[in-house]
Amino acid sequence: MGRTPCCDKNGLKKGPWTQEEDLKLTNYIQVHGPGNWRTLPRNAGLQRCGKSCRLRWTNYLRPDIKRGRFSFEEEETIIQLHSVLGNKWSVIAGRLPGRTDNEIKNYWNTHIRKRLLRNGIDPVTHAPRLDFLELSSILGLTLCSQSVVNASNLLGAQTFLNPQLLSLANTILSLKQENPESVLQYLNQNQLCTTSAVPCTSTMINQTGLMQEGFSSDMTNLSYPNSQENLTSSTLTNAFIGQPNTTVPVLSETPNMQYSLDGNQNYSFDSVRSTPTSSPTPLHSSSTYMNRCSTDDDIESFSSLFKFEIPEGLDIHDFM
DNA sequence: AAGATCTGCAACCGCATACCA
DNA sequence: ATGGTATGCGGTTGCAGATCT
Repeated sequence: MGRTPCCDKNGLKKGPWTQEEDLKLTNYIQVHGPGNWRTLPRNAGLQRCGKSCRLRWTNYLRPDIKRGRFSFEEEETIIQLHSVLGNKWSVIAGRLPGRTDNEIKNYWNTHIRKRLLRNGIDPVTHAPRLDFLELSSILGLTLCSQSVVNASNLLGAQTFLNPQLLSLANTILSLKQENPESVLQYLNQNQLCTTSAVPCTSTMINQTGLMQEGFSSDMTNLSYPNSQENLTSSTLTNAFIGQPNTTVPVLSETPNMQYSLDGNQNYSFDSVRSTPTSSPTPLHSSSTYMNRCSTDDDIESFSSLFKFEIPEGLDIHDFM
């Protein structure tokens, strides 16, 4: 009953393929076609498992494989499809002629995923992340409220806060409780307070009633009722983003911030797209987002992240 | 210049499902 | 119907080259 095992792993070669092996496999498949991977290695004179041969052929030797950098259009397509399909690399590959699932998977993990993270997009949900705003909120409350914020509130957020940033928040909180002036010293020493945007003063930190009166509900603009100065969220986020070796933390998702699909089948991140433009920090300034983009590619991709079109003829329902 | 660290990618591994005897 | 194999897929690893210190 059943079939014989696909291959006996004993004595079979593993690791990188040699030119000679590639040649043997290619020649054999050109003559006999790619079927029956179990018997293929023996027939082709290869000391390899059939699985290994299939992988080598489909991911590397196949003549229709496109090599080289992914084009902008390909990248867009991958992002679109991934937002709908998730990690269905083979299905995504089916929409990108000449690209293999392995190649797309690698490209996603090494390029696109990092880029999305860097730009504040959750690569799993494709929803904008409010990490910085949430942290700003926590710190804002910590620094500016007269009521003592219980450290457990911060610790409770530990499951989704970047440990580095949480540690920073805790440090500032404890300093504040000991001596508000030491907070200023700490912020200035660590360049966490951008004096050009808003000077940190003890008056500001100790200002009364800010929590009740001062903060706008969306936390994008933390205004001081008795001051001309506005402590913006970008001021705080700048402080963190500007720190070398500060990684982008993963916080909670925002369910109300998702793609919207307009009549022209344009996906857009409404919430996030509006944030940079309405923010005091311009999109193309060197702060906030753009200072994380090290290459032209990053910049180009960043701008495209917030609006892209689904190619004509691409029916999402095909994949469902 | 050399060692450490980072990055990109080919290849492997294990699982799920289709297929077959 | 059952159980074993073949194939396909996604996650992960390991290595080589690039970059940093």
